[in-house]
Amino acid sequence: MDQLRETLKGHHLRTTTCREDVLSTFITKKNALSHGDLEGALGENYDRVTIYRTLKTFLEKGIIHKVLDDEGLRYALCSHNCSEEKHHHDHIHFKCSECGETNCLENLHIPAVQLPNGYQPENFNLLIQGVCPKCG
Amino acid sequence: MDQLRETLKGHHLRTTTCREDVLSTFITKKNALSHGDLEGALGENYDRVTIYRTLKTFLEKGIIHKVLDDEGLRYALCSHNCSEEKHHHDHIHFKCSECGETNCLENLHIPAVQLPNGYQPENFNLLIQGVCPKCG
DNA sequence: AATAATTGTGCAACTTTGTTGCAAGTGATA
DNA sequence: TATCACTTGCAACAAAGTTGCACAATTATT
Ligand SMILES: [Mn+2]
Ligand SMILES: [Mn+2]
Ligand SMILES: [Zn+2]
Ligand SMILES: [Zn+2]
Repeated sequence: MDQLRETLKGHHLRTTTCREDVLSTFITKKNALSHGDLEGALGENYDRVTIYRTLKTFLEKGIIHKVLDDEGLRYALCSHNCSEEKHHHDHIHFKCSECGETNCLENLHIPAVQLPNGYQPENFNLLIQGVCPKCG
Repeated sequence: MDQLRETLKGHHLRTTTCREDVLSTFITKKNALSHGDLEGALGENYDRVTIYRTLKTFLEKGIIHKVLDDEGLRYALCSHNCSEEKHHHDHIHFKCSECGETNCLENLHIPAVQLPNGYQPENFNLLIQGVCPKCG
């Protein structure tokens, strides 16, 4: 895939097979992935530590974003072009209690909230848990 | 405190000093606490494992609820009377990037969201990060 | 009040998850 | 192809969470 190299280059990252494989895994499985998921998928090829560092790098560069969860952090691709400077998201995440998958609902964004005086909001994370269409 | 015993009894739990102390810690510090926070506050009196088990018990009984976070789960008191059966929350959580505190905004509830067909929502978690009034 | 049944605690041992330093390997550039 | 900065694997470590079991504390029963 040359698309992968493009993405990495676009974020000023060297092309390495680990980064290509991690990125590719995010693209093919389209749901949010934990470090453990990636270790399961690629752990025979790469060291655990390298996967941790790849995730950290991707986070910093705006290739992926964190997805909150009540039983362990996950990560998902940033669909719009995030960067090191601007790393903004306001879409909803849905976690299915049946299949366990967590997905970005990219085109559903978090409704505005009127906070009390003095609160300066910067970041919003909404996780909805329930049953997804596949499992319903 | 007899209030503590009342609460425990009300949830069909035996009164022990660990449970009283954990509950009391949640009441006095009014923000969301991690296991580590409690270990810091009470760790000389009780074993780490006991604190884990106390949190698990409190969760199951509806005394506390989970608070999502991007760097580790926290817990906070259920203000309205949750129980083993009905354990419902729809209020917003705010995490301050300055002081690090996470608090329940009990009277701000999460706005309704119109999900696409097929999604059956059951639980909502909204974490807003930013600067709190104290630190602003 | 004494005893029995039940539940909670501490300890030890273990697993899982995440971090750090460093030497060797690799990719971009000239 | 030579150079240099960056990336990787490995080892060692630290932090977080789990499990089994003997003993302690609490509650129920007599
Ligand atoms: Mn997302
Ligand atoms: Mn809360
Ligand atoms: Zn599902
Ligand atoms: Zn603050």
